[in-house]
Amino acid sequence: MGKKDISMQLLEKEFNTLNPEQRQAALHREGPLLVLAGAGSGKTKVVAIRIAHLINTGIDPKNILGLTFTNKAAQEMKERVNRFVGKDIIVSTFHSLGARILREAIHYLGYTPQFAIYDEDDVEKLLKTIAKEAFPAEVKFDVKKARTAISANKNALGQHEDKEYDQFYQLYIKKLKECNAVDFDDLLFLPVTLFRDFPDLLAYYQNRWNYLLVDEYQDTNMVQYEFVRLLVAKSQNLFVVGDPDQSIYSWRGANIRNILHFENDYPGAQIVRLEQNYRSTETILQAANAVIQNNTQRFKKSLWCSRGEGEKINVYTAQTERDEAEFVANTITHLQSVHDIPLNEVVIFYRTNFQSRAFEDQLIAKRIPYTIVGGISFYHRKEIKDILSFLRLLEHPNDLIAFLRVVNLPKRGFGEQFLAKVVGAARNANVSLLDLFTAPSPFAMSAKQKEGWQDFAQILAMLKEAKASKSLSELVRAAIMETKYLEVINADTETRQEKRENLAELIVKAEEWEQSQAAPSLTKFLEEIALVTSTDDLDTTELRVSLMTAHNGKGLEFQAVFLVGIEEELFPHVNSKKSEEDVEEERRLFYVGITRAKKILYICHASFRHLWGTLRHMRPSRFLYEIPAEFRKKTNLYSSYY
DNA sequence: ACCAGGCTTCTTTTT
DNA sequence: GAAGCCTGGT
Repeated sequence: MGKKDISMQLLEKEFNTLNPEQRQAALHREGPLLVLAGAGSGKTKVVAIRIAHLINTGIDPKNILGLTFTNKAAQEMKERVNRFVGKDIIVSTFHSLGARILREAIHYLGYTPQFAIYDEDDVEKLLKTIAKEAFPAEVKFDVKKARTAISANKNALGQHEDKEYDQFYQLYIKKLKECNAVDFDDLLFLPVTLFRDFPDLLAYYQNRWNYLLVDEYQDTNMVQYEFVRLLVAKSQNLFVVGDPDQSIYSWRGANIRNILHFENDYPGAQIVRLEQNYRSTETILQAANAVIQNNTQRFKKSLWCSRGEGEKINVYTAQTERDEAEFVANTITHLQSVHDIPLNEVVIFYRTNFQSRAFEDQLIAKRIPYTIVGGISFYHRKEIKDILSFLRLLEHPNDLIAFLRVVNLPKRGFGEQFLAKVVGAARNANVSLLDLFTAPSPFAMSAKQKEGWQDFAQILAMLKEAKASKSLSELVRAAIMETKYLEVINADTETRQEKRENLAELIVKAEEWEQSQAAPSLTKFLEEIALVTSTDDLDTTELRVSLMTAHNGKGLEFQAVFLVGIEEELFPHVNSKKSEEDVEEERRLFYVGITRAKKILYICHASFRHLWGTLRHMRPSRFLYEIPAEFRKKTNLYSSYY
């Protein structure tokens, strides 16, 4: 029996397990369809079977495009489809698809295809540079507010103009372009611009991908909505999956309207509701239903299941965050030994990243292996970004931010004023920042600066040569070993060991990546790094407890879930308490947390908590009391088990 | 230009 | 309670 027959059999077997609604969605072929998929209702399976079915009935896999928000979700969808039909479809995150389109077409807008992708760090630095240049020192300029305004404007396709920042916005766009760089928002904003301004280009992409599928549709913002609308305008073959109750990204511009008005936006659209939950116990599900019913702005929906009642939800009242963490660590050990729950089936969800610390301390003390998802990722570490900046500079000789990052490492006597002159000189001579160093300095310098100039010029020449003649991983190695960067690291006795290890790890990652690619290139490498998403490195097969924010938990499931810090001001967060709408979003987030649990759910809150360095009294969250008392019970590990 | 030491701000959530 | 920002002395 061939491989193909085996996957066909597998597909048929899986198809037979579907309930009627799931079947209806899985058999859908042409035209717009909205699947309202409640938590744990088997949507991934339905999506995969539907695509497999399309392929088996003659659609070329090349014409099918899946869009997700994280690389992990993309990978998972791709693998599932492959298992059924042995063929690969294109599944991509919105942002990497945007990057891909821009690599092919950004020259229409006057950039070169090697454009850099600036992360939040880079953007903030650029904004500060601009603010310094454009505004006199006495004008206090709030860079953060400007950043928010700019992002909101791009995400709303220019509809969200903020007069106060308009001039600044224009400057920012101009500067970015000078650097041949785009920000995250541009990865979608610019493709939409291209689609609108160049109908031929749009037509090309419409033909290339004429079966579109969008996951987590409730989290799409205006740009993403428009991007999708334009792509399917001709074929109308749009299959979207989402759950309004799990919409948790409105602060990033997500617009729940997109899912609520799907029928109006796509006339003749079919709607399928998946309300049977295959994940959680009845207790957990009823608790979740009860909580979410407190939201006024929602589609009525009620999940049901047949998994049995299960255990009650455990509520623990801790003294402090330390006590809370100790309780969780002890309970995890208990779950492992008494209930046979492996560590990779346990997760700790918190509202804000800083809360992870107390848990780390306790898990280390109890020798329980763990992984933190999100937080400061590997590629955002200072030493990693420094090295990557050397590489970026090779790729983008006018990348101002990368240049400013490395030009004075180690110290070469280049201060702020001096560097302003350097940047000006490059502009006047109409050469790139990088090329400026191929000639002697055009102005007077101190002895140290003279030496520094030559030194940096030599390093750049060496790296250029390495880029031309060596493999990517060798180039990374050269950027670390032959740029005097180690001097910078060695200066700090406290952290140098850790930093060296991280740099060694970077070389390994480059080697691995290089080997996984058919045609590795520096551009691609840098792009992939820029678009890493926080859940990407989550390896659920390793026996480790996961720690993450509730936001990062979406799409995942665990046998045992700890929802911690369930206190007023923290969850719901203070900043959201001003408006009822925002509280409703917090509630949805809480709902997402609850519905991740298959069997066991713990809810913890502390009576006192250290916040901003002071001890504060905390009251239990309203969300806790929204779970009917019959479903919860107080727990105290110390009295019951010791 | 650079450092040390004091001051403030910060903690939502992320592609 | 840390990281980043400013300031003043070298």
